[in-house]
Amino acid sequence: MIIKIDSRSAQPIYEQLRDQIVYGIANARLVPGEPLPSVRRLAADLGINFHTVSKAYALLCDDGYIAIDRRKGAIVLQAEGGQNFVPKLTAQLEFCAAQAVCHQMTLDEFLHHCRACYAAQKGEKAL
Amino acid sequence: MIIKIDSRSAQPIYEQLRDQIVYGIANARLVPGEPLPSVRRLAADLGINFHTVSKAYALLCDDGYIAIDRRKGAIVLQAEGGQNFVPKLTAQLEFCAAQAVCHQMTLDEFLHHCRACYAAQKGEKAL
Amino acid sequence: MIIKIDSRSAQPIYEQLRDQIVYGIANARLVPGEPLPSVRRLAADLGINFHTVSKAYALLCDDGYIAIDRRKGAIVLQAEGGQNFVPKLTAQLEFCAAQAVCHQMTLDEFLHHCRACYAAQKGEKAL
Amino acid sequence: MIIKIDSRSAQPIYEQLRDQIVYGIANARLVPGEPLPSVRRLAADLGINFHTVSKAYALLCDDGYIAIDRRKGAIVLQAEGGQNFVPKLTAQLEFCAAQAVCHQMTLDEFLHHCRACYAAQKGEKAL
DNA sequence: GTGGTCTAGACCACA
DNA sequence: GTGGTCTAGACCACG
Repeated sequence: MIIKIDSRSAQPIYEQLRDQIVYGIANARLVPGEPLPSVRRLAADLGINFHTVSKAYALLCDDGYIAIDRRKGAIVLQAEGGQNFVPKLTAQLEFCAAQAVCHQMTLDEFLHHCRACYAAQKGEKAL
Repeated sequence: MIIKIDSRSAQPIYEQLRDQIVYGIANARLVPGEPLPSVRRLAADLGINFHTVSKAYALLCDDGYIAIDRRKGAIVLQAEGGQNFVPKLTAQLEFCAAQAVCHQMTLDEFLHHCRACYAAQKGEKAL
Repeated sequence: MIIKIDSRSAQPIYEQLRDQIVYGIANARLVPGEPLPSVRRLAADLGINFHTVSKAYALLCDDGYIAIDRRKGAIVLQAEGGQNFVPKLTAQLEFCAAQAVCHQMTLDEFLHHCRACYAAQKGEKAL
Repeated sequence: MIIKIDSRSAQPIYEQLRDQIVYGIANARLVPGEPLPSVRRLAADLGINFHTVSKAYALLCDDGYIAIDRRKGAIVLQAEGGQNFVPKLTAQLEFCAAQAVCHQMTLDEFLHHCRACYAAQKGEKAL
């Protein structure tokens, strides 16, 4: 799986990394049980500091996307609907919805975008 | 309209402010044409520095939510579907969708959440 | 002659006023000898403070575009190539040129724009 | 590259800074890929506050002249003909042209000045 | 060491 | 009285 980092982005590199790994899991380029590269290996590949990779892995670990094993390194998990997943997602969606409402987007238009985004991630055709 | 700032949050104060004003516009507690408090006034009310408020207003201005009027101060605008609004929104929704997919959420479940969030912002009942 | 003021612009109102009067003289909607409205009259028409109009007139007077007579009010002059007109114009053109060069604009392209802008002001067809 | 700030000018320092950097890029004293001094370094060199430099850099970043790179600091970009570059330039040129017309300058004279300014920036001989 | 955030306070331009 | 500019200094996030 290819990861692209934009060091000019306003978004911190560790967040970019986390996001891309989440995207990778979503569209099955990364599957549960699969090992992730070691912190130092990935850092070297991307030309970034290994602390940065470490921070990204820690975030993913906190949210249940991966497990970090001292011996086996990081492996992808089957994410469970963890304790605070739905509230977190809802907060993000509410802000999206608020922006949509401000821009006069109707419910149907909004749902259309939501559906398209879901399909894009799932890698399937929108129904 | 009541604005709450959490100075202990990791999210910058000026972003919290911007978000809350966007929420306020979405659910019509702030209506187009309405003037916002002056930067110094709002800063005093919130117990923060006026530069911080000014930065929030600048962000809102850039995104077309408000206008800084030389004579009337900041006023709420009817946000137009500005040049890069849809791409921005899509990026946010895609990350939401990716997280949902990772957590085995089906399209219907995801859309259910989206619908609920839209209704919550619009201040109407979900259909 | 119709003057439009945008109080939401970042540009001060008195500069907008001055600019529009210069445009008016350039394309002959205002001709030498013609009287301008009184400061208070124009301020009332535009719904702005008369100090603002006064400042705009002062700028125009400094640059030789108008004369302010205590009795007759402001009248349009035939602008002479005053002492510091060319240097002022050159400074502005140099900054334009610098931006053009930065954006890879060739000399021909730049001159094409210059010619078009001149023609637009003169109200004639570009040669 | 030498930068001179006139703290007594009516023009804000951050704009003076921005302008001089644009001039520097135009005449190749600053080349794409080249790193700019850090905000604090340049501020110290110029004897001004680093916030002021930061604002200048932010403006340049918005207009595509430089990029703020998380790892390398600010670096000069090859400015692309961004979305609103031509309209911005045209507005400036139109005001120049209007002033020229007011002062009886002919099209040929005007273009002569434009050509000279372009050549001065490009650092080449006028044709 | 870099830029970003926040605070505090002074001064000015604008209207 | 409004926002904009500039300064000064502290603290933090990032890499």
